[in-house]
Amino acid sequence: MSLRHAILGVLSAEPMTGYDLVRYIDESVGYVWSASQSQVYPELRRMEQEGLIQATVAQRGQRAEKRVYSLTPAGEAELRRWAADLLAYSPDRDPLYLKALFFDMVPFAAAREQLRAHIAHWSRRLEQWQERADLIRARRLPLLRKRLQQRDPAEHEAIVQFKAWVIEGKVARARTEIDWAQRGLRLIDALEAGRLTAAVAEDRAPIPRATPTLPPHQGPSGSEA
Amino acid sequence: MSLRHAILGVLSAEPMTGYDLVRYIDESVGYVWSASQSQVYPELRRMEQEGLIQATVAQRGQRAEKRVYSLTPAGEAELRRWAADLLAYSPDRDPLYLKALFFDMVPFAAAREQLRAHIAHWSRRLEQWQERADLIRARRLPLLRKRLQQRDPAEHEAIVQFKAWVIEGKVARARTEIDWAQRGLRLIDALEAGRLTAAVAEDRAPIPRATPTLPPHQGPSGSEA
DNA sequence: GTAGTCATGTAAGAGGTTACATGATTAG
DNA sequence: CTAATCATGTAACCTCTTACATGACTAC
Repeated sequence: MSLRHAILGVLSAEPMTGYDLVRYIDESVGYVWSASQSQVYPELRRMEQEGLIQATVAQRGQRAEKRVYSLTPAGEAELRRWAADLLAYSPDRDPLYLKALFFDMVPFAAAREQLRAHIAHWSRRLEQWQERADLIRARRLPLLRKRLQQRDPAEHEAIVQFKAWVIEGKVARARTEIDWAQRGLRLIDALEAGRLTAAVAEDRAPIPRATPTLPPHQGPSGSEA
Repeated sequence: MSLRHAILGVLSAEPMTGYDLVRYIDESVGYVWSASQSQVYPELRRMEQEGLIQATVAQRGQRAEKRVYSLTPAGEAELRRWAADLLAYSPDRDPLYLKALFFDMVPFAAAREQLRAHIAHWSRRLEQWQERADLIRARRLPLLRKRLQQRDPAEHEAIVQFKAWVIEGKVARARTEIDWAQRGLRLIDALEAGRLTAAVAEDRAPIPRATPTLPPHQGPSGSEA
């Protein structure tokens, strides 16, 4: 049940409507926990009923209303409790790695295409996250500023450092994924050239612990580091 | 819908019962895609109805029966089709990273405990995966051997190399997670000692792109690399 | 006989996705 | 007046988890 804690986390910076919440989740916490609009509204109602948040109904224009949610003391307590609670790990499930296990059953071209898409995907994330980490350290994000305003200045450094460290963890993850995909491309090159069939057959006896030496990646597969 | 492809993947090595399948998923594909027993049986029935697999009812003992499932040609085609199909990426969702975003709200001790658990968790995985990668390269796994037996020897190298590469990708992931957690522990040490409050405040102007230099981790937090 | 393993299921519920649905407000 | 944005929801469906349930077989 992390959705509600993502919501509590955003609302702990500043009260806002469900609509704003969805947008902020998308562009702040969403880097780490995303949620769809159709999930958020019902969850807000449940949380309100349970006393974790409260809504102030505000007018907008002549006829319409909107509900601005803020944390109750119970909500803040729940956020702290959850953050300090030891996490139970759930089973690994990675569709791309599963797919890659069976790359021997597909044409080289298909495997290459998939890996280039993987590199593209994680490169985009890498840039977004890197930029975001910089913005956090520079304290340039509106929501972060709001958060700092209502916290003791003595805590500011910890707040900024923890958040930057988390996002930089995601940056590292992105680099690992890109690395892996590039090693995959080199492996495909080697297999296609028939270089491995002979090479590895020779020194089968001493089990290589790491990836066997592969020539640098080049040629039609592109996407070098 | 990756569960059925994980199942197809295992059955493509060797026909087996649902019971065996659950065990093999747990210890082979499960390193990358896990599935619970209560998921597998109904899915097998559905796949049988759709003609992807077929069951041979075999006796066991006097009264009991068991259903041994094997791939149909349609099942193998589906496995190949899926493996070659470009993957759509789903949103990021990582409960620990979400939690870590709010470590400024918990006692240092609680954050440390969580990070040590993280290191322990991924260290275990690291060892398991490393060992598994070695076994794959040495071709010592029973199921892998069965798989190789029914494939053209010219394909053997590709089969082994792809699988080893995938697992080594997981090894790299584990290292990244451990690294990140260790940087977190050092960050906590620094925050606790009050070293960062002063240090970072001084050079706020030039935005540091990477993690600021931190002293090597030591003291009560343990768990050094 | 009895404990552990082999073997196959069902049911309730949590959490998430996609699609549908509606209407007011505001900027041009 | 019209398009984009603000704002709030519902419904069907899929996947996975947890727990319950049953019973035969095998080794001791």
